[in-house]
Amino acid sequence: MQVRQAPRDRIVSTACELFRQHGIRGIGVDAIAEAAETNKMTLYRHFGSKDDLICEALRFTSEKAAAFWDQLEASHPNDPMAQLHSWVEARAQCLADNQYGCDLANAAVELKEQGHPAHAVIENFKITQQRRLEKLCRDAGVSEPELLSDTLSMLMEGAQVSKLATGSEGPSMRFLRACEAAIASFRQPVKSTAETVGA
Amino acid sequence: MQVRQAPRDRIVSTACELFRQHGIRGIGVDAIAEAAETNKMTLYRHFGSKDDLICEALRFTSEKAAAFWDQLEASHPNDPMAQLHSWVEARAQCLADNQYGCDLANAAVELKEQGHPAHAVIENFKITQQRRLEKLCRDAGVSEPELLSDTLSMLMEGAQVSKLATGSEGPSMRFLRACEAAIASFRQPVKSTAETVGA
DNA sequence: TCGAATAGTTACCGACCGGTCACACCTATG
DNA sequence: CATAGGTGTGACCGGTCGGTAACTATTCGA
Repeated sequence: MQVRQAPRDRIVSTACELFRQHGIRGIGVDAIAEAAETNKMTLYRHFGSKDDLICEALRFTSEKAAAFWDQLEASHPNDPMAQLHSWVEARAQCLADNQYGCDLANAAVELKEQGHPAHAVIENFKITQQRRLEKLCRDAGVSEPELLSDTLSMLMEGAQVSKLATGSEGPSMRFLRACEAAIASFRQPVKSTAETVGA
Repeated sequence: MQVRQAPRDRIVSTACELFRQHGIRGIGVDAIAEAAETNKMTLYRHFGSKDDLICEALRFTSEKAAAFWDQLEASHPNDPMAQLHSWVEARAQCLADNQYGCDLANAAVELKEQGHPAHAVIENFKITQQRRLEKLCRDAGVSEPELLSDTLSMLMEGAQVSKLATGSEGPSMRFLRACEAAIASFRQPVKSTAETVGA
């Protein structure tokens, strides 16, 4: 007999799910509470407002992403280039599995009101991801780590919204190949003749 | 003395602007009508519903984009590679000017309800853009036109949402360089020794 | 066993949403 | 001058939104 999660946890994970499916503005607190098998009053006892809940849900999602990075590093210890390829594959898999894109990025698109507390959560999450990716590129010894990591970041974000806009037959179909081509074009000559190629 | 635009045109262009600023779900028909210096009744006489207006606004935006392509071709006639570079520069400029990203892509993120009439407009627009870009890549004689055009598409979409999520100091900062690097890596050896490079 | 904290229930609030009504207005054309 | 079609006005509809009040039921540790 499994112990039921606490109401607060049920609310957060349910909110994540419903925000993803319907958009943040597309679902009401009442529906979230009901889907979490609780009620609006309990929801408001744990979260002062819907905006609070939004932030908490985004934080919850971003924590799951942090775990993914630890797992990535553990899978190929001391081999950053292998980790980089593994990152690309994982993102491609995530792209294939998930039809809603990145919750954090979607929230950034949806919440236009500047000063919204969620923006800090989103920015913090995205910057963390970018920094870890850049470190990976740097450790992998590619020629222009910042440029490659930004390229991969943009390809990833672009693949997600592209899939939303034009479906899985659009540009996102070639996400993996595009990433691999980008990595290849920045790869340093391995160990022979340590001459750098200009232009 | 300039003649005032017809109410219908005022409504469409105002709706475009307000949808961009506040999001489609973030603005009401009443506010749109008022900002267009007319009223809700007139709005509903021209557009049967808010969804109709959304579609019309998106169509309006996408028509302006079509004009951009014609202008692009005229600026460098019979020089597809120059047009391609010009496309990148124009997108980079647009990225710098516009803080709201692509209206069509944002609408795709925001409108999750499948079957929404706007999805057809969005898909049609995005596919048209992708086809024109692909043709440009093909005419420019790069080695893998589909892969390059999809790469550029993803970089563009990714740059827009990336700017929304992490501001102009994020990955979008290197959008232009990333595009140029991608183009360079697919460029064919110009005219000497017409041998194709494998691998 | 008692008491305090947490959770559930119902009803309610004011605001706003998309959408419609009846009616007055204006202007252009016959 | 008359008439007709597009426009403006304000009130109104049912529904939903985020958020709260008052009260009851449950749980659980001291």
